[in-house]
Amino acid sequence: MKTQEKDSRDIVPEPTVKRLPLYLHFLKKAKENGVLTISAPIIGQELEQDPTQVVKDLAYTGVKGRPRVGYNIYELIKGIEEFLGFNQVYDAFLVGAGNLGSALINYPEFRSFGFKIIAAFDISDDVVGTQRGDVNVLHFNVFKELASKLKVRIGILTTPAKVAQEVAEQMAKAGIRAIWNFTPVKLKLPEGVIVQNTSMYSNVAVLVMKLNNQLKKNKD
Amino acid sequence: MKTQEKDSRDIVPEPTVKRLPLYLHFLKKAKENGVLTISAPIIGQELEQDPTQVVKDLAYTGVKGRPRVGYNIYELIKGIEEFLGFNQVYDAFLVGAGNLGSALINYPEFRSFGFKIIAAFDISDDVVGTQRGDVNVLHFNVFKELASKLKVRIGILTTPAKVAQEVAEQMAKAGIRAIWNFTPVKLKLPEGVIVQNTSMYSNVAVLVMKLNNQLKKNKD
DNA sequence: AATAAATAAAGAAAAAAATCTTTATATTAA
DNA sequence: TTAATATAAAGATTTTTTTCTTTATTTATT
Ligand SMILES: NC(=O)c1ccc[n+]([C@@H]2O[C@H](COP(=O)([O-])OP(=O)(O)OC[C@H]3O[C@@H](n4cnc5c(N)ncnc54)[C@H](O)[C@@H]3O)[C@@H](O)[C@H]2O)c1
Ligand SMILES: NC(=O)c1ccc[n+]([C@@H]2O[C@H](COP(=O)([O-])OP(=O)(O)OC[C@H]3O[C@@H](n4cnc5c(N)ncnc54)[C@H](O)[C@@H]3O)[C@@H](O)[C@H]2O)c1
Repeated sequence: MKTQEKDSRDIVPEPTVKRLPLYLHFLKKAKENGVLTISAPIIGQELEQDPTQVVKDLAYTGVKGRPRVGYNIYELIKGIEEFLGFNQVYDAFLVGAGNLGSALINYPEFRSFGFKIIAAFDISDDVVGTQRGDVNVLHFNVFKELASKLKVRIGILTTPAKVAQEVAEQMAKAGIRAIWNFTPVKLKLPEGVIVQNTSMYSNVAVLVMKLNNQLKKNKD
Repeated sequence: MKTQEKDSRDIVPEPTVKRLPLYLHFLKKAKENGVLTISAPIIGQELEQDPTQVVKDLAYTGVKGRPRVGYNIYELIKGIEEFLGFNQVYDAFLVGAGNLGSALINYPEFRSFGFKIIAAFDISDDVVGTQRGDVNVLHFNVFKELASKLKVRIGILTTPAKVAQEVAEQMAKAGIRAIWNFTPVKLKLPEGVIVQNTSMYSNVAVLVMKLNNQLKKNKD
């Protein structure tokens, strides 16, 4: 990978950004159970993370904890949410309202994580014009018009792999600045368009490999 | 994280295991287009990876390339598949045939990645007894019996978060050795049960944070 | 046949991340 | 009030991962 350019605002380690939502989910659950303060060692124990790692991660949010007591759980939740930008909610468009796309549309929790799917797009007559919950499936040929009118910046890509590159380019042209890509295609887009890949294959590979290793180990 | 125990067979870096399926997908596409040999620099260019990283990753599979020529694409695909264990196909059970579960059941590509969903389980009368493609949705109370009879080792968990821990424990008791967990819950299971989390929240966090940083940057 | 060029392979260095250690501080309990 | 203790915070060390450098090999070219 090329050496990525650094920015004073961009010095948060990606592993930290990935762990923070896990803490957040756990903290919300704990809060529901009436917990008022919580310490890093407890969080670490529950989530199988090194306690100093937890402290370091939480330090990025600017929230202060107190020795012997821990963090105020309310402050901590608020702090993580603000740090990750989950307090504002971006509008998002989804393209490819098939199996996976429909599952994502019907998942309201994303709202707590910074965005909300407000419309879906497809080209198949079977799905254009239908609804998923309260989200309409529109024809992709109105994507550009609507995206610029509504200033939508986040796009979710769940089309078949074959058309992914082409569709992604259209999305970028329509003003989409960040694409959450569920297809296995490595998208090539103009500089400045953020692509976040969720590769299930990679996860599968780790799982299958670990299972193979374990079964092999148990044999001898 | 605790210092993980090392095993002579387990020294493949996880980043490598995660990259190999990406190479694999790209190579299969290239093969379809008639490519016979391919070099690491080309793969690296296409997938935005450092070429020496590609060479190192591919070296783990044992496949040999030739200077000035590259790798035989057929050997390479076969080598990666064998290395990752994708040539054999595990049977898998899915629990929670809701939005996400249904999408996964209907995704035949997993077969090329080492496993096949042969049945789904749920507790809701709305879905028990229905079909997803050629996969039946059965009641979860027959999970244990079927899992041990068919010696199923892989379970996919797509239930609501609230019941995830409980369901996962049942799965482990039924002989499941590896759980692919899509819920945001950190599962606590007996030693030896492999858990692979696919946390969409983590991906969302990275995306939203990058977008925020970029929009902020462009403002000044 | 000799030479040049591309690239795999191996090793070294650098960067990033995780873990360990120390210190300071706030709280509880004696 | 004092001492003990838990823990946040900061710093150092280690480990892991990536990137850079060198070497050797193979093929194409002259
Ligand atoms: N289903 C899964 O569990 C799963 C898992 C991992 C990855 N994926 C990936 O996600 C993507 C979608 O998978 P799926 O199973 O939902 O497929 P799907 O076929 O069910 O859905 C794809 C949808 O995209 C639409 N589409 C096709 N061409 C289009 C275009 N040019 N513009 C707009 N829409 C278009 C189709 O009409 C269809 O509705 C695939 O790339 C797949 O590799 C899916
Ligand atoms: N839908 C998404 O896009 C999405 C995205 C990220 C994460 N997730 C996670 O995946 C999980 C499933 O999400 P979903 O949207 O498919 O939910 P869903 O409600 O559509 O599906 C859950 C299914 O599990 C079944 N179920 C409930 N209790 C059960 C039990 N004890 N045993 C067996 N089955 C049981 C329900 O009947 C239902 O069919 C959730 O944990 C969610 O957080 C979903």
